[in-house]
Amino acid sequence: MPELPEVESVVRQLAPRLRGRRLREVELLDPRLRRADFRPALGGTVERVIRIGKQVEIRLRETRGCGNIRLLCHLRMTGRLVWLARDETPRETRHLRARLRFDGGELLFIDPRRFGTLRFVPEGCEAPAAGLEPLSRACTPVRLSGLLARSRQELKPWLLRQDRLVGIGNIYASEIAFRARLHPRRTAGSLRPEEVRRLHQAVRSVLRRAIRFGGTTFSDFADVSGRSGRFYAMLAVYDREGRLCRRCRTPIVRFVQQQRSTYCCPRCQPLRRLGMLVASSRARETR
DNA sequence: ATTATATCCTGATCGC
DNA sequence: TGCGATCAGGATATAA
Repeated sequence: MPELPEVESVVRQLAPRLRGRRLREVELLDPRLRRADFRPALGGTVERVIRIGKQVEIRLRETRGCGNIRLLCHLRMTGRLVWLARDETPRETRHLRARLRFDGGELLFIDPRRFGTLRFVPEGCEAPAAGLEPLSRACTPVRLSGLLARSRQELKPWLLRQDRLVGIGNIYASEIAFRARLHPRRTAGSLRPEEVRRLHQAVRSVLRRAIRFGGTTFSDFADVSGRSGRFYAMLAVYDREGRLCRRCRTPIVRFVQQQRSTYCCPRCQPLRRLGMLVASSRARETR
């Protein structure tokens, strides 16, 4: 479910509700989460809530001299963070995996499939290097070109790699390839400068637009207050197999790459350059 | 070194 | 209606 735009939407809603609140109690209900050592975080005050790749980071300022603590939550496939103000009752407590009680309310971590993670990381214990933030200033066409260089991976699987660009998942990978008018099976390292520019533009515009619409609800994404994202209706190719391309009316096709669905418009996203198609059909005619 | 596959889970949906 | 098979938006460890 949650890719960069969905996590960004969650973070934007969570930040004003959490900022300045003090963490009072943590209850881990899923044994898979029990390894998280939250004790140093207790009593800490929320300084800021930001997104890092697909993760939510809640930074707590520590009061007992233990240093600041970063609470990192990865929602994976089905995780949700739900803010519950004091006196509000949760509408859905099934699959509740953790509750974090703050002054004035609590944060519920709900995750049916239990792939999600919660970690309490002392500031300074930095994670290993991750990929580039696609919406940051550092993400330029030149930088993207460098990341793509020499990769023999197919473009769409390449877009899913979190060690290159962070935040792109299966839905937006297809959407981005369509927007860039690049076939998902193109070899990532084979893009010409003009195509890299289109990809760069597509990555940023698709993600920004999805954020504007509050993310995509596929089956079970919901934001902090339980509302669903409005980007689903805007999808150009994802989950639209057999429906007509919004741009050229050709039926959208679905195929599988690395065991995951890929959607594209075979006409807007030709695998070979148009000139080559013309050339090969001419060759056929002359034969 | 890169890239592909199996795996962690549960719930929803599909075909019989 | 019931039942098993299949699929789902992520990421990592292991294999090729």
